[in-house]
Amino acid sequence: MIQQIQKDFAPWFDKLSEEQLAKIVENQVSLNYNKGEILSKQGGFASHIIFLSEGLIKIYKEHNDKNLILKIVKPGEFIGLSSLYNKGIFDYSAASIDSSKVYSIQAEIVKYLIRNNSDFAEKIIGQLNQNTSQYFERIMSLTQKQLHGRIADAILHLSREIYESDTFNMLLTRRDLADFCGMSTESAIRILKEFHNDRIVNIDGKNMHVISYQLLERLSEVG
Amino acid sequence: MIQQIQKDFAPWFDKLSEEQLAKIVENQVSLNYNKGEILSKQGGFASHIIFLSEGLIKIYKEHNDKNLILKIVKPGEFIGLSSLYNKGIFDYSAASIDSSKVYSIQAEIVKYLIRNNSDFAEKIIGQLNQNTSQYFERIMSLTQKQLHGRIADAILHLSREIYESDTFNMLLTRRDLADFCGMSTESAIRILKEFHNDRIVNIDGKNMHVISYQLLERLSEVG
DNA sequence: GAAAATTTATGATTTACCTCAAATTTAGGT
DNA sequence: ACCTAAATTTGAGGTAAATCATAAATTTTC
Repeated sequence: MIQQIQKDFAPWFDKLSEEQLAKIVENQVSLNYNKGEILSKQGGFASHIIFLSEGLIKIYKEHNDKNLILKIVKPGEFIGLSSLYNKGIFDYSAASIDSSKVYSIQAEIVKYLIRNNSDFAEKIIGQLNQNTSQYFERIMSLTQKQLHGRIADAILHLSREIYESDTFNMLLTRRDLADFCGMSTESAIRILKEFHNDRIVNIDGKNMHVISYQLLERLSEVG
Repeated sequence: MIQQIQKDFAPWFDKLSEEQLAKIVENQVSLNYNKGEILSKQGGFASHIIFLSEGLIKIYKEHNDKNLILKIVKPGEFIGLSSLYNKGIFDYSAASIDSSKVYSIQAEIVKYLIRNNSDFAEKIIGQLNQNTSQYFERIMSLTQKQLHGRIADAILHLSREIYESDTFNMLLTRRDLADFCGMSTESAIRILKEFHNDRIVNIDGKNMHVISYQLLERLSEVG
């Protein structure tokens, strides 16, 4: 068990002391979530930080029925860091889009580590800033590009950042994809079909195969 | 001079040692920018962190001629923090929208402070997370609301967060406002006029007076 | 394993917003 | 103070994308 934790967290704690490791082990619980289950609700207390060990999580905001998926989190990343030293409230919801395994760590422990392990603090800042860069990309995609460009961006993101393969089972429903691209479900479906017909990607249900990254990038570029 | 720096930075360095203060003073330059001047360009090396002492700065992204203003920075905030431990490249441009006074500090010094002053590290994480919350709000406004809601959000933000008054000279051009709301200049103008006619705000050129926060909030809510 | 619910799909209609165009006002430079 | 450039304003027309409606396919539930 301790070995598993050590392994999962390895990239985050180069210089973790015995004492610090013990603190983590003692103040953490391991949880499993099924597809569709909610890990945290927008507005809830952010007393814990979640570390995703296996699976896939969507981070989303709710607004008048409609959802917007802010980020798709893959294993090795923390969820809820942005609540640290902030309002102590989650400003987004998180739900599992695949069966997932997580460690839930008390926020106080993460703060303790930040204070007592500058290496960890630097890495946390690094992840926060990487997320911010990603959010900037998303803002540009969502606000400056039209439907084709947005879907192209989403497929590129899924292929390169999330699944790291040109062929993947995307798990996201059409509705999720639409929520990720800030468009109606019908539009998402229509454009996926167009991309399929134009031989840019090959789509069979949720299975997706990227045929031409070049065309996707072109679409992303022109918006 | 040192006293001015100490005063400007006071909220960031509760527990700043003599040595640390000296390091800042030695590795900083004070700069003045006129309205319209560019402080940093998207894609440039992020070797410095900027601290805004006086004035107002817009942070924006360029994409196919059009700009999107990500954030308006007011005195007391850092610019460029999101490049730390990241790519070392600014992923946005910054320009002065009023005559501004800034300190430009070497990024290495800021990193040194993060490593050696956990109090400072925590405050930096706090600011980064506050920014992130703000970006989430912006993403929701820009992607889920229509023009009226977005302009309402912008006015509320300017009034409450930036100028902290119901009456202010907004400095932003109509085009800036449109770039902040992700819409065409014409649309921004039309909606400002509507708000004026409907006695929600009183607008005379760049002078703005909020008449009804309630109506603005209603517009923000319904989108 | 049938029923219910959700997801996917496609076509027709509506609309919010952009683009274009042209006039007027304001700001900047010498 | 004048000239030029930039910003603001208003109207008309076009269109990208949402919404609505309805059906088929898939998944979930008991």
